[in-house]
Parts: sequence; C-alpha cells; structure tokens
Amino acid sequence: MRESDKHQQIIEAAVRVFARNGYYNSRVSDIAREAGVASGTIYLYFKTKDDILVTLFREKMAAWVAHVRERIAVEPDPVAKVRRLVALHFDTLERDPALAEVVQVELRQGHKFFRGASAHEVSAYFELIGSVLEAGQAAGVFRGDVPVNVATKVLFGAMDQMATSWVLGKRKYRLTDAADAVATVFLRGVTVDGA
Amino acid sequence: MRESDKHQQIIEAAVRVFARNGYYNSRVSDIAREAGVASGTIYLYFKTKDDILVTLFREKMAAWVAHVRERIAVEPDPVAKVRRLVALHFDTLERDPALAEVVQVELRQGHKFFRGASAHEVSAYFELIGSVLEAGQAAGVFRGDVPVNVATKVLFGAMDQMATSWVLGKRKYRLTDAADAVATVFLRGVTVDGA
Amino acid sequence: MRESDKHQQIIEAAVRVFARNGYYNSRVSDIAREAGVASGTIYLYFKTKDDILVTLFREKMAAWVAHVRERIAVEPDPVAKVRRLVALHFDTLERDPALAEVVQVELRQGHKFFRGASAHEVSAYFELIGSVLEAGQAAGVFRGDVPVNVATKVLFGAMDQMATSWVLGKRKYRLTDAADAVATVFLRGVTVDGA
Amino acid sequence: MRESDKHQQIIEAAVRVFARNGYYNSRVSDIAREAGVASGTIYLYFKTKDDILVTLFREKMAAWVAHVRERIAVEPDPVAKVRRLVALHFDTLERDPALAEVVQVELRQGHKFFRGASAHEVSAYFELIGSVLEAGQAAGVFRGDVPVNVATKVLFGAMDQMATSWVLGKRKYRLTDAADAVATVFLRGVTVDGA
DNA sequence: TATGAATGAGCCTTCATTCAT
DNA sequence: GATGAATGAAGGCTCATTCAT
Repeated sequence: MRESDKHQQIIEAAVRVFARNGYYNSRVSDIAREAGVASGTIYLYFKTKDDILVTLFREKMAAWVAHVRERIAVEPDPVAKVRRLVALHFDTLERDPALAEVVQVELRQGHKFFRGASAHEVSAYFELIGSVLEAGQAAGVFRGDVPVNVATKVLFGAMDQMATSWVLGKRKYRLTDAADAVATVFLRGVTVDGA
Repeated sequence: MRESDKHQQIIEAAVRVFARNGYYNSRVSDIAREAGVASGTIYLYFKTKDDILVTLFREKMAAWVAHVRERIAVEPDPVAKVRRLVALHFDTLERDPALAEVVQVELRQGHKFFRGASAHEVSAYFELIGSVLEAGQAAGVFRGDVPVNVATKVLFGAMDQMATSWVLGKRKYRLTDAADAVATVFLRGVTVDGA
Repeated sequence: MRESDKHQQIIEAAVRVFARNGYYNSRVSDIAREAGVASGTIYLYFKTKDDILVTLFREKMAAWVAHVRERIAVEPDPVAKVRRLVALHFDTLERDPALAEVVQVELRQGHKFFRGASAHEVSAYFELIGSVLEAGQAAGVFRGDVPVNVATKVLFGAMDQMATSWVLGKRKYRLTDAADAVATVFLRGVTVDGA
Repeated sequence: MRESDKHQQIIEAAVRVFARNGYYNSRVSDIAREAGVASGTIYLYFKTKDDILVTLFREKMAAWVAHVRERIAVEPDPVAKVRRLVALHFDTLERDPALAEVVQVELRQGHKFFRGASAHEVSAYFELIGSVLEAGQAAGVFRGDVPVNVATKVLFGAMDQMATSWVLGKRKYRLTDAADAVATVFLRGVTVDGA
C-alpha cells in the first residue's frame, strides 16, 4: 500500500508537470518536487524518466478503456453505445484537464509512445470502438459498405480532434456540449438509410 | 538565390532527419551532415534549432494550403470539393513519406508547435475546410444544424487519424484507397437528406 | 559474540564482493545482500564503506602476519625460515582465492590504502621479513653488503609479483609449485658464497 | 597537429590529476581545468573517463618499453643488459614523479587495467625482460634451472616493489641509488656459479 | 559566407548514508 | 539490534550555440 501510494503519487505529479511543461522540458527533479519526494525516490519506483511516461500512459489508457467498456455495455443498441462513447470520451477529458493536456499534446510526440510500448493500450481502445461498429453492422443498423477499421478511425479521429482543439484553445468552452453534434454526424454517416 | 538554396537544403534535410529520429532526438549536427553543410552554417540561416522546426512547418503548411486551395477552387460544387480535398490530403502525404512522418508524428509534440508560432498556418487550413462547408450550407447542400467549426474538426480529425494510423503502421497500404470511404462517411453525415 | 558474528559475516561478504567487482564498483547494498543483512545493518558495525575495506585489510593482514610469524619461529635457521616464508605466502593466497584477488588487485588502489590507515599492518610484514634477514646477516649466512631494507623489498616484491601474475592469469596453475624457485633465486642472491 | 596537441595536453593533465587524487576521486572537470580546456573538449578526444586512463597507460607504457628496448640493445652482454634495465626502470620513474605515482599506485587498481585493454602493453615489458634472461641462459651465463617466466617476475617484482615503496615513502631518497643493489641480488640469484 | 573546434550549462542517474519503525 | 525506504549531493556526458579563422 505504501508502494502503491508513492507510485501513484509520482504518476499524478508527472501528469501535472508534463501538462505544464511538456515531457522534454520537464526535469525529473520537477516531478519529484511536485510529488513531494526526493528525486532519488523516483528511481525506486520507475526505471527511467521514459518509464514514467510510458507507465503513466499505460495505466491511464487501461483505466480509460475499462471505464468506457463498462459503461458502454449497459447501453441497449449500437447507436446508443456510440452516443455514450462520444459523451464518455469528452467527459473523461473534461474531468481531468492536466490529463487531457498530456494525452492530447504530450503523448503524441516522438517515436517511442504511439509505437512501441504503449501501442497495445491504444489498440485496445480502437478495438473497443471497432467491436461496437461491427455489432451495428451485424444488427443491420450500420452500413456494410464502410470498412469497420476506416469507420473506427473516422470516429476516433473526429473525437480526438475535437479534444485537441479544445485543449489547444485553453478549454474555454464545454467539450461535452459538442458530443451530440459529433455523434450525430458520425451516425448519419454510417447508419443505413431509414434505419 | 544562394541563400535560398541553402535554406531549402537545410529544411529538406531537417525533414528527413526529424522523420528518422524525432525532433528531440535529432542533433543540429545531424541536420548539418544530412544537408552537407557545417553545423555553424545552420546558424546563418536559422536562429535556433526550434526555428528550423517552426519554419519547416510554416513553409510546408503554407505550400500545402495554397496547393489544396488552388485545386479545390476548380471543383464545381461543395460535395466535389470535399471529395477532392480528402483525396489531395492523402495524396500529398503519400507523395512525401518523410514529410508525412514529421507532420503526423513529430509536429504533434509539445506546447510550442500547435500553439504559438505555427498556429496561424494550421488555422488557415481549418479555414479553408470551413469555407467549403459554409458554402455547402449556404447552397443548401449541407445541413445547417451542424456547426461548421464542429464539422470542420470532424473532417480534419477523420483525415488526420487515417493518416496517422497509416504512418504508424509503416505505410503498408495505399492511403488514397481510403479517400472515398472517408469522404463518403463524412458527406453522408453532413448532407441534407435527399440532396 | 553476536556483534562479532555479524562483523565477521560482513567482512567475509565484502571480501567476496570486492573480489568479484572491485571496491569502487561494489555497492554497500551488494555487501549487505551477500552478508544476508540489511544495508542499514552495515552501519551498525562499520562507520563508512571505506572503513569496511580498511578493517578488512587490517584484520586479514594481522592474521596473516601472526600466522607466518608463528610458523617461521619453529624453523631452525634463516635459510629454512625464508623457504618457509615463501611457501606460506603462496599457500595462504592459494587457500583463499577471493582474498587473493582482493589483496593482489583491489587493495593496490588509491591513496587511501597503502598509505594511511593500513600502513601499519603492511610494515609489520615487512619487519617480519626484515628480522629474518637481519638474523641471517648476524649469523653470517647472508651477505652484509646488501641493505636489509632493500633485500626485504626484493623478496616481498618477487613473491608479490608471482602472486599478482597468478591472480591475473586466473589462477590456472599451482602457485606453491613456484615457491622453491623463488626462494632459491633469492637465497642465492643474498647468501654468502660457500655458505 | 592541433589535435595531437590537445590530446597530449589532456593526457599530461590527467597524469598530474590522477597522481594527486587518484582516478576515482578525480573529476573529468578537474582534468579539464588542469589541461586548460572546457570539460566538453575532453570528449572530443576521449570517449569516456576510462578511456583517458587506458589511453594514458597504453601510451606511457609503449613509450617506456620502446625506450628501454632501445637502450638495452647497445649493452654488450646479458649481465650488463640487466644492470642497465634496472637503472633505466628506476631512472624513468625518478624523472617523472607524477607518472610514477600514477603507474605505481593508481594503475594497480581494479579489474579493468591490468586485465583487459592494457594487458598487451604490460606483457610487452615482461617479454622484453624475458628475452634478456633467455639470451643469458642461451649464452650459459644464467642458470638453466630457473624458469625464465619465474625469473622475469622476480626481477620485475623486485624493481616494482622498490619503486612502490619509494613512491609511498614520498620519494625521500634517490631511487637510482638502489639500482645496483637490486641488480646485484638478482644477478647473483640467477648467474651460473663462477661465471 | 562557411567552417568545425571549442564551449559550458544542464540533467539524468547512482549510491553512500540516515532514520523512523 | 535490525530494517530498507528515503534522501540528495555529486558527476559523467551531451549538444545547442559561438567565434576565430
């Protein structure tokens, strides 16, 4: 429990520090200070500075996907699932501005994150979205002529860009207010006419 | 003209080097070697390492926007303009893999690029897309109930994610093959029923 | 007695660890692990890391000198004493490879060991050798024209180099096999002709 | 020529700094200051701190062996060669106190020097000594019953210990004054009776 | 203009030592 | 006494930038 505490304490501190300065412009000592520990302590819980970022991303993404999966499950049909997914995506970011900053801006950088270690967690989210769309196609609600992997990227890309613009624009409006519009455009785009 | 030569030579070298190693893992001396000049020479044309990236992005984006604007203009109607825009977006990236890598992966990083100096060039592209959508709404082809700035981000986000996935997946397929599907989903999403 | 146990336990662990990695490349925590105690425990028995090395050297040297002195005493004459001394020197090292490694390689380093704290124990060995040679001169067996302190260093240096080469050569042969040859060369060198 | 200058400048500075503080207690910045260059400059000429020590040792040893080999060659017979070798050995150290300190004290430390990279230069010296002794045996001047490799180590060990004691004793006397005594003891030890 | 050797500030990481339990 | 998590000073090395040529 002690260990878990410090580990989490450092992760949360890192989120705030990376959100403020970016990964490459943050010093390990900044994270230590923010976490209220000595810099050497960081190395009792993480192998390197990179390890902090990778672990941060993995844990946050895993929690994210688990959370979304759970909430989606209770929705009755694919259309409702998509609307709920968009709403949750935006809501999650809106609830944690520092995490939003890190996820939308810092984690996009460099070879080492999207590729490599964190790839698995990202694709879990893509697979979750994909499974909803597939179910919709199977149920005859979504058109069969749009490849699922394309539709998945279109939806994720739309949400992601909404989020990025919102973060870069200093979060001056409520992101969730746009959830319906995004879901609607996407659903019109993939739904069978008259369905 | 000599100046212009070296300037361009350095920019192109930087694109290749950043594509290979990422911005933060590239040395100024790497760019110099790739450009075939001494590292001191870099500083005759650029103020700092950052300046190379910012300038690179500005120039590439300006050319991109000008190119797209020009080609879009000749299309007869908003729907055709959107289809053309998606095709051009993908085509441009496909023609220059190193640039694609830099634009899709490296430029996403950090505070300093999306915000700050390069913001103007990015928003020019958003405005170009927005103007097409606005014209479509004015012509009664696109629904008026979807805010243009939302639809703009949805379209850009969709294209961008297609591109990013393609780059991260090592460009194993033809990106342009997906242009129609992306355009179709988007257009169905925003077009007035029966139009 | 408990204290004495842990003390000795740590010293012996240190010998093995230093033999393996060298003094500067050994962590206090390595010694602790090897000794089966927590690293904090080390500091209940030794003031600093240096103190471990110095103490180790002192105790080993003191035991060495006492052991040699005792065995030498029973030999009837200076020549026999020298032969016995060389044999014992080699035998002691051969019986404890880890100690041999530490004594021949690690303890040679740096200002702090030969000079300073351990100097006294080293000179006790030199004095023991010197006393044998002096007795030989007094008995008219060894030549008076070679200064005792020179002959002492010659003998010690010869034995020491034999030992060092043997250690550096990974102890592939029996060191004691060379004892007679070394003793013989030295004795011929210092013995009065016809004696 | 410039390069060669800086390289040598740094080596000589390192000799002085290592002689003063020992290798592990010397900072790279100390060497830089002593050499009158910036610390980054060190890394233009040497890969790591270790590389400085290894290079230093190699170059000094190579010069040493070449020097001794040359001077030995002109001596008419094995006995004269041995006397000259001892004199040169002591003379070389006496002429360069900082180098003597480094060679006798600092270079003995740790696994990485005697073994590994510098081993070749050391064995060149042993082979030089061995060749003189072999020639003496072949000429019937030195006894055949003492193995050359043992006699080599005895002679080297004797000289080395004389040198070490002299260095550790702060060089309060003239080392070369002891050259004859050492050579004499050794020569008596290995020479055929009556020769 | 062009060069590239030199600079030196900056930072990640290690590890001897401490101290609350 | 014993523990081992926590500390934080210290230092090797990198690399953007400068400047004498």
